[in-house]
Amino acid sequence: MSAIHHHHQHGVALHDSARAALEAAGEQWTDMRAAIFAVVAAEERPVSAYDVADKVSQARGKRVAPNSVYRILDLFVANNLVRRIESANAFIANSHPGCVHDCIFLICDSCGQATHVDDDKIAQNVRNLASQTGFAPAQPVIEVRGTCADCD
Amino acid sequence: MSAIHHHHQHGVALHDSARAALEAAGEQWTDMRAAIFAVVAAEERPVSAYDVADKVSQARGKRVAPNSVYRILDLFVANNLVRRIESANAFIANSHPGCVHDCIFLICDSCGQATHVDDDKIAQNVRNLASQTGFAPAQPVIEVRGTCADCD
DNA sequence: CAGTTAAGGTTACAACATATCATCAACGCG
DNA sequence: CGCGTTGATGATATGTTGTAACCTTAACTG
Repeated sequence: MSAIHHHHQHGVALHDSARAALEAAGEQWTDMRAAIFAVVAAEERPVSAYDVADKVSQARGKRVAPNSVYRILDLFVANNLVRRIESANAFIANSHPGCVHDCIFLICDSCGQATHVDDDKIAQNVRNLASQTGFAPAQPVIEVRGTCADCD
Repeated sequence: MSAIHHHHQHGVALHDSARAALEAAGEQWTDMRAAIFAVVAAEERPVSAYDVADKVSQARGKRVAPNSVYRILDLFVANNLVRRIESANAFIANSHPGCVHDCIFLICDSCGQATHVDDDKIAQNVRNLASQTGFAPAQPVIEVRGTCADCD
């Protein structure tokens, strides 16, 4: 069982469901948070916290420190609105917040684009493998570096 | 098919096979490289390049710059003597250089210990999943964050 | 010996991440 | 109302991770 989720549902819809998910968790959807989410969601590539800081600074016409960006990105990650790409030290919007998976990302070393796929069977196998050794899995990190179809 | 490799084969043996693997690739096994490999191999946990720099500096009684350490670690990674743990920005010795796998690491968030397991079937599934979408996988990154049996 | 190459040294800097303390607005409540 | 509390953000500093550019040295080769 393998489901591929192509990104780029419409920006507005994504924004709304992100907001709903955050509020459902008892958190506020502030202007600052909306601005940061908008920047991350506008990109198909993982963006670094510093890139976000720069873009949000521009958008708001005043400097936003990396500090503040990290705080909010961490909140987003904790609530599954945004995923961290470990192998890139960067962040990408979750195209379907509210729906929790162990995500698998395909990251193109040439153009930087990240594709989000899910395969619950693989993820479960990874968790099981860990459990077999007495290890309690909290968060599998499954990322594939390589070359995307466009860059071939 | 699932094989678990416990670490801590004897230091000397590991050192020898690492040296053999590097020389087989046409690279030199210098004092500096031996020193760096020794530091990494002495640890059961992933070590940061800066930690390595500090320890090698001590061991040699003179400062070794991170720069030099990165150069050599990169060489080791390229030749499979050492693996990079992406989710920890750190490095760990490969307990069986020469034998190439897509590695799976279980990293304890409590004590930092990393256990290296391999499951070629899972790794192959991940590669296949990527290929199905037209993505050419170069290097799967499969790491599981969680809690080890000792820290439970 | 001159020319070339590979290894490592030195310095500087860029990119990523966190710590600490201050400010401010919103809210609850005596 | 005024006061204390809480949550969000700002400001500043610092810590950690990673690279770039250029130089020196040793070894090998013609």
